[in-house]
Amino acid sequence: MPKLPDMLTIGDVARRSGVPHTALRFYEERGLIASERTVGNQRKYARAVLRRLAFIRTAQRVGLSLEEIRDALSTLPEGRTPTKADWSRLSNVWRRELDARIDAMQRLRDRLTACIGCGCLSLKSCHLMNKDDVLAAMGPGAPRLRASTEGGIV
Amino acid sequence: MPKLPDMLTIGDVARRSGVPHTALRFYEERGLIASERTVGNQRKYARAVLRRLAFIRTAQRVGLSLEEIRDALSTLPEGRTPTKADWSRLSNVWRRELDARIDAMQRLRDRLTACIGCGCLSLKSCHLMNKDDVLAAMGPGAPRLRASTEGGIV
DNA sequence: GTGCAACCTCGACTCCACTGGAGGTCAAGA
DNA sequence: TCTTGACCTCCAGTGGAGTCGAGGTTGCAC
Repeated sequence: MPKLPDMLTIGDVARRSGVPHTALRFYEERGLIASERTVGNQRKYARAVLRRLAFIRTAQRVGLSLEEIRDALSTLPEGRTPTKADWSRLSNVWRRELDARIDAMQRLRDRLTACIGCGCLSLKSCHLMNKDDVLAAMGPGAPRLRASTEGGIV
Repeated sequence: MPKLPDMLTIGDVARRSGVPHTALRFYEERGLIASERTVGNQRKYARAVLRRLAFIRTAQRVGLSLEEIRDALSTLPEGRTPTKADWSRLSNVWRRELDARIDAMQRLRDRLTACIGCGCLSLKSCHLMNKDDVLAAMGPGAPRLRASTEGGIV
């Protein structure tokens, strides 16, 4: 069984994508990528996996968890690698997510700046301490999980 | 032994600061806060701990790890609770940190936006894939640790 | 046919910031 | 004095995103 020219070994994929082979197996286990196997049980990847990995890493940088990314990818019919249209749709979602995070950070920064002069840091009065800040996403504990269930400092 | 009016129990501190008592013990173990003990070995906190906690939680929201926060606090002579001047100095550092993160996010968003039309996501050419982005702080793995040692996608 | 790198699985370990439970003690009010 | 709730220590567990090592196979070049 000759090696198909467009199939990559896990080592190839790791080298080309910069994603460690351990992570590649981990992603497969988590259902983010897929592979075929040789008769000898070794993984063979279609080249499209590189694009998929780029997609995954970019989404991570936007702040999405692997689970969210997997969900996003699974909205593509039959686990397709994203086409231009899919990418456009998903990246619009990400952009909104990023926008929200940027907003939250800017609010925090502005409050911080406003507080530099006062040195207050009082729990009652300083509005840096208010809990309405979406930036709980970067707060204590498991960041992404808590974001929705907790409001930061109370 | 009468309860000193300005000493707080762990329950008081938890209620007033919104920080769970489990976290308070954890912070103490990590050297971020301190307490005295009663004859019966129960913790007694000076009121200043509330300010210190506010400081800690705010720093967390800026994205600092507990270790970084502890280091920042330890630059204060003899573990003082921050004065206005200290707070001003430290919060300026945080603001720069925040500014950098906001910048990185904005760059990422702009790249994302630029890519929406192209659908490329090619490892070689798409500059969303370039590794010079400080936002690795929000990337894979243990976010804060990796930020300095890794460059994101390679 | 041998040598060796690259691959396989499985389970255990990492880090960070905590949380929870078990089993026991302390403090304060009735 | 009793009861109750707040507190104590110690240890184990959580979750996300992996990493590492042991022990065993595959594949390819010479």
